[in-house]
Amino acid sequence: MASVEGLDELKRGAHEILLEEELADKLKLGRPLRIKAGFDPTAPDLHLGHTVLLNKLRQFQERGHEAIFLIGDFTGMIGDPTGKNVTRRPLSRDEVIDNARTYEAQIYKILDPEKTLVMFNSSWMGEMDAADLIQLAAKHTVARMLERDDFHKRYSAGQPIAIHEFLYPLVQGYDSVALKADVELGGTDQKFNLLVGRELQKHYGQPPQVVLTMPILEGLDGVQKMSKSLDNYVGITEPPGEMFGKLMSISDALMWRYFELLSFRPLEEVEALRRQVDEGANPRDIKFELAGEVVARFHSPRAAEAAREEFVARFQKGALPREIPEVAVAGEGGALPIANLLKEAGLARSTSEALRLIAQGAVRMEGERVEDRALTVPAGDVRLFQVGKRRFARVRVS
RNA sequence: GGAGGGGUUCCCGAGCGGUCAAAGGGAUCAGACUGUAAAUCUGACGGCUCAGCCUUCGGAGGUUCGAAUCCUCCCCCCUCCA
Repeated sequence: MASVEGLDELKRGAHEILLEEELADKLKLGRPLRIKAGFDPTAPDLHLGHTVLLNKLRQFQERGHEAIFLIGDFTGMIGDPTGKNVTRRPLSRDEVIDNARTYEAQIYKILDPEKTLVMFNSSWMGEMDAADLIQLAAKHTVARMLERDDFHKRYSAGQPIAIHEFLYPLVQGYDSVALKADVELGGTDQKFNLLVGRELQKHYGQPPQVVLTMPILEGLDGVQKMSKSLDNYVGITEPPGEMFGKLMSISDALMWRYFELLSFRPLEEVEALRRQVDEGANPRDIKFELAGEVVARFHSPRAAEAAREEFVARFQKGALPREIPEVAVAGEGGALPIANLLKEAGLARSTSEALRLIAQGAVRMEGERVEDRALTVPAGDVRLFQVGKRRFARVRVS
């Protein structure tokens, strides 16, 4: 098995491969394999967590295989079962296309457009009539469905499961049939659905797909999964400085996780970096490498270099950021109390918060800590303000 | 259709007539420490014309000197029975 070239890199970071022997065999077929990965049609704003799967797709592409980027616009109506028994409004044609474009604008930072097929499962599911759907539903049993962990839990806890929720795994599985997928990638939470794909393929006389699950990437906090709602994410369209800074703020332990799942460096190289740290190198410097690589991928090597220089200047040498936004604030014709100024300039959410920040010593004007909450700034003045470590603005009172 | 449980500040979750802008935890923000690490410690955490005032506890009324807490009606969520 180890004789199959590149298998080790393909296994990198993977949570589980079912079945590894089958993957090895398929790789030996000598033809490009069809690698499927499904995506939600509604969330085209990608962050690094989403790229874990894309990176794996890319690895397959690099070995000559074909990536199928499947947009689940039909399954989107069902919504992957979460216990909320609602059916979602189907997205309009235009919305789907819009979202697909947004996806494409982002995923080709990672994937090779030449070897990527973007598809929509509505294109075959939309053709099905009720009879077809019944045929499909006949291919699986309730008992098998209830094996799915969350169904099982809900069922035994006496919580409701709506019938349509059973359709989600079936449809997703049928997608594999329609696409003749050789391999399907998904998050660990997708395991059940991916396995249904295998079953259905067998029913339809196809060789079953190999299932490869990738772990869910931890967010910047290192504990919870990376997600926008938890605000522990790095968006792939964020500006270079933002991206760089966020990556530098992760813990040393998490850094290795990110290297494994986000870096394109070969495993041996990552191992070498790890040895350097073991031998006394400052982990911060290694983290620079990670942050630089990621910024370069989504922006450019030049942007990465600039972000790094800026970071060093600001946080190691205490310089001001290179670009400080200028904000004009209406002074009502007279002197403006500082709390109002901070609120109006967007440096604080409310005057109450501004006053709190002053009390906590977080506010600096022209480099000097502001102690007096009653301080006013006369109309016509321009002053440099800093709130906390990161918020800066040059504020003009008009 | 019937029975029961529940809706509290960003989230979870206490409170059950005054001492409640509302315990505790999480998230967040700030300060200290530092590698802007992480961890830790300290503090803050509705709004405002800020030592005072105003608006919050699903919604609308009511009782009371006083209500998140009691009453009435309504809305929403959940479970069980049919």
